[in-house]
Amino acid sequence: MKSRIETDGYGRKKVIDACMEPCAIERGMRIIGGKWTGSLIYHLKDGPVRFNDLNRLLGGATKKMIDQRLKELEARGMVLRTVINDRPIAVTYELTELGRSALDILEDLRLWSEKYDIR
Amino acid sequence: MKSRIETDGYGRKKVIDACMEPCAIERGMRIIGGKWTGSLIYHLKDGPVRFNDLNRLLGGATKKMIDQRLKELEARGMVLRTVINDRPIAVTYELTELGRSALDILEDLRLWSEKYDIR
DNA sequence: CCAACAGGTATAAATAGTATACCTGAAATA
DNA sequence: TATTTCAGGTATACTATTTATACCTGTTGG
Repeated sequence: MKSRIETDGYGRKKVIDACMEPCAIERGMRIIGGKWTGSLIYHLKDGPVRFNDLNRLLGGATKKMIDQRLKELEARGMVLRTVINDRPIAVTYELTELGRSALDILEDLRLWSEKYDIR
Repeated sequence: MKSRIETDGYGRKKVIDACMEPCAIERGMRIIGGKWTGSLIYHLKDGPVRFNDLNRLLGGATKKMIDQRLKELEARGMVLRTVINDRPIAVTYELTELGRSALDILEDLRLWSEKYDIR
């Protein structure tokens, strides 16, 4: 059942079958469109990064936000968390294949933002 | 001044020049990544749509949200609002060129969501 | 007349994000 | 030795955004 629109003689359009649950765009946005999520993924593109480094790279997001987003992404299998050292504790985060699969979209978004000088 | 990361002998990475303001990804996300914004733009891809039809197409977003998002997009020059009739009032919203320029990203996002079955 | 639709607005409640401070343990600095 | 700094977070309180619900003015259809 696809939602569609019909047009009357006045150029007015009417919906025929509205999608009653979030469509693919909305579902996708809720993953990579959360505040700071896209940036987070993008900053992991070149390999593992440590927690506090992500915090600095995103300058503006709080640790709590970084932490929360990383946990969400980990739970979705987009990011892998690895403890590389106890004493002193050291943790890295890196993209999984699924995480990498979102990079093209983010790269296009970056180019779009720059091209149209989005502020 | 580009932010970059240096690696030490343990595979740990350190940030060299953190970007202190939202980077392009983040700026872009704040436009098309707002809740319902992407869907809204996407549903305008085939031409003008009326307010209440958008409301139905997005089933789940409230009129207030639709209204607010449309005003944001209008203010950014991504959407054009046209009163096509007084008595009875009729209004349509359509994408401007700038609005259209975001469609490719949204289409890729839709394909990504579907391919990886994002819920 | 009455209900339904158009395009919204008002109010309150729930959810999301921010600012700030703090914790444990190790190591570098004074 | 004492203090500060860093690691990787957590706790608390506050602000902003989003949601749910109801309502408004005016027009049309039954």
